[in-house]
Amino acid sequence: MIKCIKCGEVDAIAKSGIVRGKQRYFCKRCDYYFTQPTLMTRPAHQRKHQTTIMDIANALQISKSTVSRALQGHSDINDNTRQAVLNMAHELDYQPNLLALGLAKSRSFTIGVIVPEFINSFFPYIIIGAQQVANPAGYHVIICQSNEQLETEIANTNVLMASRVDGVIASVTAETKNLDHFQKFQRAGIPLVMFNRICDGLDVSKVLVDDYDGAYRGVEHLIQQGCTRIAHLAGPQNLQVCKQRLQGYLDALQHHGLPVYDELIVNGHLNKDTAQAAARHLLELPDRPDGIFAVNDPAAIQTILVAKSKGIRIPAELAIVGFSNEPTSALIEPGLTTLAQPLDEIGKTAVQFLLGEIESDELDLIPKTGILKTQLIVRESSRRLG
Amino acid sequence: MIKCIKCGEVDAIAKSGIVRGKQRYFCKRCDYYFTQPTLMTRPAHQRKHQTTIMDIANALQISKSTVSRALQGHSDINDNTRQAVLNMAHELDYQPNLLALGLAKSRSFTIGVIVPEFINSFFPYIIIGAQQVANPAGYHVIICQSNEQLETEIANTNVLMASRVDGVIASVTAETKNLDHFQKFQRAGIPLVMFNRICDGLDVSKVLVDDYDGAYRGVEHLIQQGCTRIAHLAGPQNLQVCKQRLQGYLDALQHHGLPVYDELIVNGHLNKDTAQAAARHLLELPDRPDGIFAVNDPAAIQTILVAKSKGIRIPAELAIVGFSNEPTSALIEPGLTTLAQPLDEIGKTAVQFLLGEIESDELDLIPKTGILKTQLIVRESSRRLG
DNA sequence: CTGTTAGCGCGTTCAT
DNA sequence: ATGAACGCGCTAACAG
Repeated sequence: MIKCIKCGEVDAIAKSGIVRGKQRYFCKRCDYYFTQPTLMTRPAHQRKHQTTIMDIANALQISKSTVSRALQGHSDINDNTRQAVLNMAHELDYQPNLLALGLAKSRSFTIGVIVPEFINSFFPYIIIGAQQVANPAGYHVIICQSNEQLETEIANTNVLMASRVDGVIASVTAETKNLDHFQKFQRAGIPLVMFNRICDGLDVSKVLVDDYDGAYRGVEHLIQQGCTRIAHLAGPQNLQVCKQRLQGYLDALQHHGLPVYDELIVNGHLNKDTAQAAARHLLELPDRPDGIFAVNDPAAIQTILVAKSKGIRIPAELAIVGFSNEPTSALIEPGLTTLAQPLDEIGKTAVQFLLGEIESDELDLIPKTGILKTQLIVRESSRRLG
Repeated sequence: MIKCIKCGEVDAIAKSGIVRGKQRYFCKRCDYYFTQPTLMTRPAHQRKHQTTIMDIANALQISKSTVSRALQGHSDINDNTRQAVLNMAHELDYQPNLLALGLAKSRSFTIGVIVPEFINSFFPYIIIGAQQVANPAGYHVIICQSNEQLETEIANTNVLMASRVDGVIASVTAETKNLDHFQKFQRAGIPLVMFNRICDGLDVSKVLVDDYDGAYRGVEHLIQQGCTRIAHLAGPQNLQVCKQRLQGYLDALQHHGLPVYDELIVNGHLNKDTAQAAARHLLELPDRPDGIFAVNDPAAIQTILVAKSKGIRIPAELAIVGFSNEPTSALIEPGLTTLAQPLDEIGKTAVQFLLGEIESDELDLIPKTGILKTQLIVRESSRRLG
């Protein structure tokens, strides 16, 4: 039975030749030519069909709405019907199409994660924590790495926007100063939570470790071990993290009555070569430091290697404290004293904040800030007493 | 102007009361009650609207088809129109909705990656290689970690099915024997490429490193250093990888005329504690081995730690070779001799195979197998000569 | 309790 | 060169 696609007429329809291999019709009532709806051309790779609720409905001779309701465990549905649907779904190996679901509900049940890298185990642990909260709540996680490049980070934000993620947690690259690409999320009403590496000037929830406190305690530990000329291998000062650690270092010295020597504070970037160069510079000073607080473990490890190559005894002549507790730090000799961060907690907390915002009914949310404490792990690189 | 949603009539329409807060109409021609189409109830979190092609069309007073074509760089479109669309798209910060795109085209331009874990840098490097090929080809990568648990792995496959990924590359868990969950991909016509850790009995493309060859060369190296009682810390034998390495070990001994002692072959699992126990067991044997080939670096590193704690000199009394070249292996003392795998190449090759299958027109594809060579990196843990 | 329908955003014929 | 209509798979509102 042919129906006019314009007016719905069914009787006054005449065939009218064939166009591009398809039968063409003419509706006498509304004076309109039309052809029957065609299936979209499928690309060749679409070799097989994945089961849809329509397949289940056809198999059971019921409507797809009923199937949909049965699958969702809707209450007002006949028990037999529900069972039949569930069985058939299992039999046909039905998997809901998340693309369609997302489109229909205007949400993807996906949250985006942007990290600078995941070669070091640092961010992976955070991601695992994030997944541990997200998955039970019914959200998937899509991971992007910016590779420490602003350009890639911007591309990542675009991908996440295009994927219509319901929210984003992010840790920015060292070179990120401009925040336009993150403000896009805010303009689109997509909740954003920053963690670990944050940026000023973005009014969002944040999850941080107490870098100031950790640095303070690390330096205090060096002082307690008898160090008096304590140097600092600092990181890029556009990163809050690095700023805070520098401040903790400064305050610890001051509160304990030790002088601050500018020449003992070296700014570096966070890669291996510059860290090595900075360490070398410090250890070749005429009046060499007797303690070093490094902004992170890789820098501290490079320092250990340089010191060893120069025959400087650790910790007797030089005590070293790092930050982050990388796995390597426990294995290197001497073991590296460092501040452990609660990595999975960071991820968990960030996602908890995020889900709270995603599922909140409020239109204006007050950004939260979570601050997690570090733990000092004392190893041989600094243990002079006891 | 109200139009009957059934027959399209516009004149013979009468108002007919209000239902659930909405105006109801009556079409006299087709005797039909109806209400105006309503917007779907939006969840509260949908605070703002993300730009669609319809928004651009409205702003420019043209049809969305034209916008769609302009955006795709279709040829038969007026240059002015195209420019106007492009400008407006930029102005409104348009991002295509990948959910809608995927639904319409029945493909998501996403490929799934399943790995057992990504704490060690091993899989991350592979993933980066995979992204380096996938992204330029217009595909995104969604990463799942099975956490070495079969149950999680099955959940991952379901998520990827539901996300309608266009293809999957996977490395199975140590406990995966049953392959039903991977066969689902094949049944659905979703290309699958296995890498590194594969399973027998699945007729798919594979990317492997030549574990046999690597093990052979590692053990041969130990023999050349003068070892005669060489032990092997083996991994779970349901993993091809571990089987191959064991075989390489056995063949190297045989070809060089060395005896194989069963007591020197210890099966362990791939975690820290069991590796340590196995190492301890070997080094406490009455007739201790003078060389150890470990199935991977973490196991080798545990062996080094145990040996050092026992005062056994490395490499003089005990030479050690690992497998994988983990970052830690270069930093530990003594540096660990190991076999480096071309990690990013694995990821790249796997995705190249996969994209080939995704974009192929063939209905039946012949699975390919890529075998990549390892590289022996000699460090202090085994260097007795020169 | 179940069927019918609109609409989510997009690409795509087909018609003009 | 442009517009109108449809379908991808699903949910939810609505009509029985």
